[in-house]
Amino acid sequence: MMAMNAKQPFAMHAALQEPKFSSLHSSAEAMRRVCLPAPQLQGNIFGSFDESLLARAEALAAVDIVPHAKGHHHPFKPDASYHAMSGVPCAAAALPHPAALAAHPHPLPHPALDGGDLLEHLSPSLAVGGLPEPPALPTPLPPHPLAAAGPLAVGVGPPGGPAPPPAAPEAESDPRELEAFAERFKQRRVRLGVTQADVGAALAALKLPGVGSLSQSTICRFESLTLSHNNMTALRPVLQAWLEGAEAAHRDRAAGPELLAGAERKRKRTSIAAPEKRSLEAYFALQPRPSSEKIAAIAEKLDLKKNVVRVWFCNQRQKQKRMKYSAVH
DNA sequence: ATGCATGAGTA
DNA sequence: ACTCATGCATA
Repeated sequence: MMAMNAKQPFAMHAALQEPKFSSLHSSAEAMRRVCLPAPQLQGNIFGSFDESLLARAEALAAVDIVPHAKGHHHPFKPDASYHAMSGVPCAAAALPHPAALAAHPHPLPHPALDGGDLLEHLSPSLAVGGLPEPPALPTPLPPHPLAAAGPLAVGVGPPGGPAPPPAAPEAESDPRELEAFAERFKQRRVRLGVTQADVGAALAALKLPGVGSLSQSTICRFESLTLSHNNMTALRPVLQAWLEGAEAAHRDRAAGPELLAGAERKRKRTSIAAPEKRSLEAYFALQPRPSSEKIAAIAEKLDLKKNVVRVWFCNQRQKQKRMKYSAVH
């Protein structure tokens, strides 16, 4: 009885993430990447913190490195993270994750700009002299000859009177279009009185090939455009299909109540304290992709687990690629 | 709505 | 070890 939980996200839409997309988005993604070569530029994306954080980073580094500076002995909380089962995901569940969507080659080992000053001191044994990072590659990004076909064959056209608003069979990867759809989607979803969580669960009922259920988080992020352009593009047809079906069912008064999920609280979320977080942001502004050694150094200085720091950097990088803040406009 | 995390697929 | 899509837990 405790072998399995109630929630079984059988979402094996690996088919949905076929490499056919990769060619499509690779061009857009590539452009984006090329536009964000220097950490300094990236810092601007966040707009309001580069200066203060840089200052903070220097100050912090100075403090950490030269602890005998002033009489600053504050009761730092040694451990900013509370974890119940770190590293222990789900012993029983193998989690059939769908994640796939073939990535694309994106060479771009960032220039030799490096927060050396800070980290050189943190790890004097390996930061000085030879930077582990290669200088720079001539990012070979020729125009992609591959043509992008329709992302999904979502055959959910209204039987009889097909009149989809966006009716754009041709690849409309226009951020504008997605933005518009996302807003319309939310508007109509609310009008139907359906929650984000409901939508996510209802997707499974659509029984579209390779499409399982999604979480409230993902639906929310779709509506708020806080997903990668690629992800948005892949999800649009699916959500559009649900929307049309839901509205039809609403008219016919023949909706099928097949929701409700069990609840099981367990995992505890790590929480990085504000001071530590500010330091991480400062480091990130200088070097978004620190080496493993540097991550370890930072982790030690901030008294955080290395893995927590590593994941934090990964997540920051992902944020940069979100539609909302993407430079592609 | 968002922070921290997992896991498949890649390089 | 990274990227990317996605999710649980939480503010």
